[in-house]
Amino acid sequence: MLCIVKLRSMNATGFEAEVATLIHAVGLLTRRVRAAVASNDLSLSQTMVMARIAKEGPATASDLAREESIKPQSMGTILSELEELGLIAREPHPTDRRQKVISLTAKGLAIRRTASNEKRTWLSQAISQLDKDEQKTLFAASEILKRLAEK
Amino acid sequence: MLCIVKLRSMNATGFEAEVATLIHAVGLLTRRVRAAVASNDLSLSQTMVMARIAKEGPATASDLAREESIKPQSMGTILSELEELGLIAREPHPTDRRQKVISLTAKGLAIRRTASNEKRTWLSQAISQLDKDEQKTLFAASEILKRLAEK
DNA sequence: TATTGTTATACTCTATAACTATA
DNA sequence: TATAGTTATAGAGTATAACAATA
Repeated sequence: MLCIVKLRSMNATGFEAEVATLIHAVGLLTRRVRAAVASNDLSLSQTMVMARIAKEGPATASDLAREESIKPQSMGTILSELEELGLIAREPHPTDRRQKVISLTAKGLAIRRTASNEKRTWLSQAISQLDKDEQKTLFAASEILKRLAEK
Repeated sequence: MLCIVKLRSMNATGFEAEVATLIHAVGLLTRRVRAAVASNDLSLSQTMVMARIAKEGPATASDLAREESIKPQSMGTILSELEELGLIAREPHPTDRRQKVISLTAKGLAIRRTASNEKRTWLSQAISQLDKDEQKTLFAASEILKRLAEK
């Protein structure tokens, strides 16, 4: 009985260590990506929002905030910056005058293409140099990480 | 020939999309973890440093900065906060009087135990509810992510 | 001269609170 | 009253620059 308890405890500890390692790895990569993106003209948060709109089309600020897991006020700040840079447009919603529809401007689309080329120089390149198996693991993990973040 | 070019281009695009998804997932999880940790008394950066010292023992500020991929000045700020909270001690290096050795105080060790209990309530629990295969994928990805962050 | 650490300053990211306009 | 958005303020996270002490 004592043995079983001991084993359980060791497993739990190992598990916690794995979780801690995951948090650490995710934190480090975020720092790294943030620093890499900063060399462009846009911050990571701004880049993430631009990518979202480019990928899935126009949306309201509330929708974007929900999808990015930040508060609407925080999203508002990001959008104001992007608008000031001329990269997005806030247009009136067709039926609900409270809402505004966020879309990329022509300039925004152009910047997007440049930005994704920039990223290609670092993370994409680093990943492309990994084993195919490692790439597969990484992309499978993406989906799991996203699900965890939404819990 | 045209077909080959087209296929290549599609593959490249698919790859870039996977990379973008990974960045997004990592960013979201970092936000989520930061928010979860904030409900304790320590920030994520502070928690990460505490975990590092608890796990691998005392180190100098420069070493810690290097391992955490931030500038020594930024680490200095974090350490000052932790010192003010009474969680770490900066002691003189035995041979090099420029350096200081950072270690956890008794209070720091106690907090660490509490903090890791807190984390268990969210991320660890969420992960423990995943399939064994998914857990395996996740922990395998940790190691790859860490390697990428160091590139 | 190079390295370790500190202090000062600034920008990014996000949150809370208080407000306006519309539904 | 509830929802979408804005504005103001604050705290966390990190960087750069300038400096002091020691090697």
